[in-house]
Amino acid sequence: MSVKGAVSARDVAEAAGVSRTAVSRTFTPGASVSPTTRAKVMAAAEALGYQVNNLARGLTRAESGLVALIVAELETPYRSLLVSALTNRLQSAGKVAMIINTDRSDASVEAALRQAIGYRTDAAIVLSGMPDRALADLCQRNGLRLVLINRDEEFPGAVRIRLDDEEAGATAARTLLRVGCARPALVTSASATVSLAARARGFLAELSKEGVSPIVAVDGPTHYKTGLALGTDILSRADRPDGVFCVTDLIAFGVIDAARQRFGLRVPVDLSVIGFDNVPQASWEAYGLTTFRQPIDGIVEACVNWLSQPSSGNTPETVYLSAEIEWRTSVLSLSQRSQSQSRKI
Amino acid sequence: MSVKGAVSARDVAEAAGVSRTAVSRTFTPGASVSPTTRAKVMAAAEALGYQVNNLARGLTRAESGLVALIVAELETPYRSLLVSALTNRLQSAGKVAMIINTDRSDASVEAALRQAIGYRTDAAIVLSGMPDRALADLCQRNGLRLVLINRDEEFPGAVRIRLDDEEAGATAARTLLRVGCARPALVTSASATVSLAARARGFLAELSKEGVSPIVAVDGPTHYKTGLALGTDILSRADRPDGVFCVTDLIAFGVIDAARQRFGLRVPVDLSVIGFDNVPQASWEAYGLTTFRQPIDGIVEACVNWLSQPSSGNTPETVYLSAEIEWRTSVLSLSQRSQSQSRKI
DNA sequence: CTGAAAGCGCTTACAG
DNA sequence: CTGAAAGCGCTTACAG
Repeated sequence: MSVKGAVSARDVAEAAGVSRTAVSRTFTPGASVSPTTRAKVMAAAEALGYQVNNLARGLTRAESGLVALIVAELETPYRSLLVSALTNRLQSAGKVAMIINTDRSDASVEAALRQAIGYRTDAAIVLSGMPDRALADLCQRNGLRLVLINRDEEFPGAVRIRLDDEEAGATAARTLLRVGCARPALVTSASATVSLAARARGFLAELSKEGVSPIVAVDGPTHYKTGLALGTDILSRADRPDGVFCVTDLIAFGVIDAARQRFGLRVPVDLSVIGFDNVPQASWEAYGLTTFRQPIDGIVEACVNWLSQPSSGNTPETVYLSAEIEWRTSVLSLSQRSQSQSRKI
Repeated sequence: MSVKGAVSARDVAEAAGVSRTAVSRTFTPGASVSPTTRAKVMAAAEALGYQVNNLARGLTRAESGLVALIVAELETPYRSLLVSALTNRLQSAGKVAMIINTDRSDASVEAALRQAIGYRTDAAIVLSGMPDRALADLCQRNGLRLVLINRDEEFPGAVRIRLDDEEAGATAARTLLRVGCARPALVTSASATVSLAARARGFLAELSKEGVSPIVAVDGPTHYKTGLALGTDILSRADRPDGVFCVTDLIAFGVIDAARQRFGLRVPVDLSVIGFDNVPQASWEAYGLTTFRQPIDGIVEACVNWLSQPSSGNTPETVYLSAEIEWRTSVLSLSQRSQSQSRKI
C-alpha cells in the first residue's frame, strides 16, 4: 500500500491475477494488452477505486502533465478571464494547470519558476512579471519550457505571444480624432508593464504625428480607483478633455464614473472614452465601453499549440496577435457628433 | 540524468563529493547535516541549478504539497476573488494549488476528483458542484481529503464551510421592510445552488412572517444578463416593486441597469436594491451597491487551518461563517425615505 | 500478448 | 554526522 494509503497498481494486479506490467499497460493508451487481461484489470481497478499515480508516472515519462501559470492579481477581470480560458483549454488537452502567484518582483518570479521546476511542469506560462535573464540557465538545465505573454524582452528558449498594443494605441488616437475630439487625453497607471507602455506609446506617437499634444495622466496601480482619481483630475482642468484613451477597461470605468457622477458629464456626448481588454463589464449597460478586444482565444490556442509540439530544441518563436476594436456607445459616432454640433450652434 | 534532463540529487552529490543522502538532507528542514557538508551541497546545487523534484518527493513523503481547487466559472468576480485568495494563502503555507474546472455535472465533478487523486493532492477544495455520494468511497480509499464550500449535503470525511445564507436572506427582507418598501421583490437565477436557494428561502420566509408576499423572478444563469432581463420584467409590471433583493451582485447590477437605463428610475429613491457577494464592482460609483460581504478571509483561513491539521481520522466538522451587510447607497436610508415621502405629499 | 527486472529521483530507517 | 540500501509507484526495454 502506498505512503498515502492510496490503491496502487500492485493492489490491482493482485486482485486481477495479472502482473503489475499488465495493469500499467491497460492504462497506457496504445499499449498491447489482450482484451481479456484488460477486462480483468479494469474490473479490479473499478472495484478497488484505482487511479494511476501521476506523480510516479511523471517520474518515468518525459511529461508530468503539469503546466504552471505564473500570474499576479488573478482576481482582476481580464486576468481571471485568461486564466479561466487557459485552465479549461489545458484541461481538455489533458494537462492540468497549477497556479503560482507572483507580485511581479524578480524574487517572486524566480521563486515561481523554481516552484515550477520543482514539480517538473512541462512548461510555465508567464502572465505577469518578467523572469530575470539570469534564470534562463536554470530553466534550460531543468528542461522548463517557457511561454511569455506580452513581454518584450527575449528569453532564451521561450516562445513569446505578443499583442500589437502599439498599433491599438494608434488606432485609439485616430478614432478619437476622427470623431472630432479636439482635446484628447491619455490615462494610464504608474505600473510600467510592457503592454501598457506600448499602448501609451502608440497613442502618443499617432497624435504627435497629427500635431496634437494630449493631456496625459499617469499614476497608481492599474485599477478602477486610479481611473476615478485621474479622471477627476483631468476633468477639473480648464482645458477639459473631450476624448480619452484609457490603457485598461478598469481605468476607463473609473474615468466614466468620474465624468458622470462627479461632473455630470454625458458619455459620449461630452466625453468619448476608449478602453482596452473588453472585460465583461465593458458590455454592461452602465458603461457600454468601446474598447479593444483581448484575443484570449488566440492567446490560449497559441499556448496549447506550442505545448503540444515536441520540444523543438531551440526554435524560439514569437506569435503576433492583434486587438480589434469592439464598438459600443462610449465613443461619439459621427452622426451624434454632427447633431451635437448643430445643437451647439 | 533525469528523464526530463533536469539536474538531480545525484548530479549534486557527485559535484559536491558527498552521498545522495547528504543532498537529500540539506534540503530537508530539520535533518542533521554538518555545516561543512551542507555548504558543499548548497554550493554545488547553486552552481548546477538543482531543484528538489517534488514529484519524487511526493512519492516518498506522505504529502505531495498539491491542493486541488475544483471550480466552475472561475472568471466570475466572486469566484476569481476566492480562487486568488485561496491560491495565495495556500502558497504562503507552502502548498501549491492546481485548478480543475468543472461544469458542475456529476460526471465532471467525478473526473475532477479522479484527477486530484491521480496527482495525489493532499486535499481537494470543492468550490462548485457537489461530488456524488457514491464517490465517498473512492476518495476515502485514496486518502483524498475534501473540503466542501457552501454545500448542504454531508459527505463522509469532508469538512464543510457554510455561510449563513438563510439568515442573510432574512436580513435583506427586514432591511427592505424597514426602509419602507411596500412591494419587495426577489430576483434569482434558475441555477439551484445550495447558497442561492438558502438566500431566497430566508428572504421569503421572513417576508411571509410579516405577511407580505413579494414578487419573485427566477430564470437563467447567475449572470448580469439575467439581472437585466428579470429586472426589465418586474419593472414593467403594473405593481412595480420598490425594493429588490438579488441573490448575487452580478444579478443586482443587471437589475440596477434595467431600472436606470430602461425605465429612468432612480436607485435608491424609486428602487432599493440589495445584492450578495460584495464583489469589487459593488463599490464602483455607478452602482454603490449595498450587499452582503462574502467572508473570503474566513473561508480561506478555515481551509488552510484544516489542511495544516494532521489528517485527524474522521472528525467531519462544519465551520459556520456569516455574511455581514456592507452599506452603500443602493438602499434608501430612513432619512431619504422621509424626504421622498414629504415630497410626494 | 505477457512478465521479471531495471530505473526514474527522492526519503527514510538502519548501521556505523 | 554520514552513507549504503530499500522502497515509493510507475514505465519501458528485454526476453519469451
